[in-house]
Amino acid sequence: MRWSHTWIPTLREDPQDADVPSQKLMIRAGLIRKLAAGTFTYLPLGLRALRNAERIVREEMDRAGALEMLMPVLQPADLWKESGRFDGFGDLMCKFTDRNGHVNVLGPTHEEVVTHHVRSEITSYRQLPVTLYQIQTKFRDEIRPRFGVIRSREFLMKDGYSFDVSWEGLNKSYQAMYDAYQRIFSRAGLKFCIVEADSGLMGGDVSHEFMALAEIGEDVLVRCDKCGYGANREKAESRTPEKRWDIVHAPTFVPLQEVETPNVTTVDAVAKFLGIPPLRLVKTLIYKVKGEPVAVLVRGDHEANPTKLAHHFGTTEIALADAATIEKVTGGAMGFSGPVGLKIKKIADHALTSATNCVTGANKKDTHLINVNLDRDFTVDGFADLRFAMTGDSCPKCEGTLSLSHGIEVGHTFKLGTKYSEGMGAKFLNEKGELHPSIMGCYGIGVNRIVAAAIENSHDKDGILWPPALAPYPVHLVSVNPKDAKVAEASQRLLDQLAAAGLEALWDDRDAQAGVKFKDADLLGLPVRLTLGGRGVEAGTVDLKPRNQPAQRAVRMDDAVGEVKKALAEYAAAFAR
RNA sequence: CAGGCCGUGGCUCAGCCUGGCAGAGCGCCUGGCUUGGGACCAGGAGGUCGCAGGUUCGAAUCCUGCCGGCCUGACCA
Repeated sequence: MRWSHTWIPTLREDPQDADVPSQKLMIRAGLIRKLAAGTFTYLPLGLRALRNAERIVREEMDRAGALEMLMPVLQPADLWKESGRFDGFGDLMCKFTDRNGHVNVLGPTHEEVVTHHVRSEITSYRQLPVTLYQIQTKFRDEIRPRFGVIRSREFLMKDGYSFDVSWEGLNKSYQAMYDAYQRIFSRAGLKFCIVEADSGLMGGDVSHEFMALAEIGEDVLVRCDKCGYGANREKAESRTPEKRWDIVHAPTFVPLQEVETPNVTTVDAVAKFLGIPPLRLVKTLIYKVKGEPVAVLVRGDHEANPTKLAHHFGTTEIALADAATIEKVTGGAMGFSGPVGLKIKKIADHALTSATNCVTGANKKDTHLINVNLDRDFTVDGFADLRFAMTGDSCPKCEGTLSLSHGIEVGHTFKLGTKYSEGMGAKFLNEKGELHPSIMGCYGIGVNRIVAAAIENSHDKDGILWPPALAPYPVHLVSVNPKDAKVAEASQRLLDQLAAAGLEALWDDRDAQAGVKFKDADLLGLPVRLTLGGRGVEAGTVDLKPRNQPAQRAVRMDDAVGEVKKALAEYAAAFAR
């Protein structure tokens, strides 16, 4: 493709409204343009990359035995009311009323639609199992679109749904998708990891998130450096390293004592005021669980994890108590709560098992207690894992150490079970003539996010370094002076040879300064750059520079195709996991 | 949704405080000269200063409202 025949509007400067590297580079390299908040146009070059990502997804889904179909974006709201998710999704859903007064939604996902079709058509165990998928535009009226195409209101998603006659069948279908996902993200050249995700109180027991590792990722994940354990922040278990207490604690119990702490309420402030590390404090959080006040105790430097609380209490009706409730329950002001003398149910995080001589609120305004000890000064109704894991914690599965990293969620798999099939009547007759709901799984991939994450994973100060499978073109030919007939002729000959070998090249045939073209070539980041100028034509050579190498080298024109293939193979090897 | 910031040529931005002919760099067009890492010379096109109202002899500039965008937060103790 000639540069002069396509449309690649590169920008010299960073766009004003972009903040993350992938977004800046996608705009500067002429891949996308923003239309409005959270909506983007893919220009020719960007579309090629997006189509490459899409192709990888499609090939691997097909290989895994999934069947591609295409469902409507436009869906009747009634279906969503039937599943009970119309209100659940709420304002996240784009909706409108049509001329007949019917409420329609623009699909944010397709469980309802696919379940509707399956319940009408698939009524026998003989028709199962089946895994259906589509690659299609989804709409979500995000609270806050950001990071370019990473969180947008309109995006391309691969969504798949499996239907099985049994849980064993679901496990098999799920594993097939799980394996396909690994192949997809490997082929796309992403640095990714798979983490356990919380499946909530509803539905199945297993959920995995496929995370592209990136500093700017919105999701926090916890990983073990030794055994490969990974989980998202809501789900991650951990063990508190015992020795940290031994270091900071006095060896013997010291008498309980009241101290004045005027207007000092937060953990950090109390720690600073008393000149002790935050982990010496015990945070006492008053929650309302199904309307009942409960005290949750966690170490000062730890954070209570609402998801774990929900699991512990077996309800989602959990919220921090308001100031009035806290005063009523503790007898003291907000910010000065403590377990000593507290009458309500108290549960503590495991990390407090060995807590000695710690600091708590006194349930009295402007007062804290020091040298508080479990059993001697207060008791709890139980211990549980109630907090978020943090860097330095011990792995729950082995002796390794956990660390936090950020990730972009590029894929999510979920064992749904019978939530939708039961609720929407997607049932089949088994061989005994009994009616059963299908066992469902669902599987999503953010196709745009694959592209953005790849750039996030692979760029330098000059521009993109495309993973080979996503690169809009494998080869970038820069003709230094294309007005020179000899150069133009040699360039065309080279392009023909490359094409004959199945290598499509972007040919920068612009009448521009060489420097301009080199800068643009670095920005676009195609895997292999060839440079041809007057002196090369004279010598019968062309200069070859892989995007990930600092220097170029001259190769004979006759050997160019072979050298390009070799360079592409080496380049690809650098992206192999 | 709440808080903060920002809307001036295609892009990045200055001008606004202290009202008085709408600017710069890049990009674009024409010609010249150049062509191996964002050259140079000459000429040129391009802007209802987000929208509406108000104050004023006079508003990009001050005031009010609206629209759009960006950032932060939204159980963080």
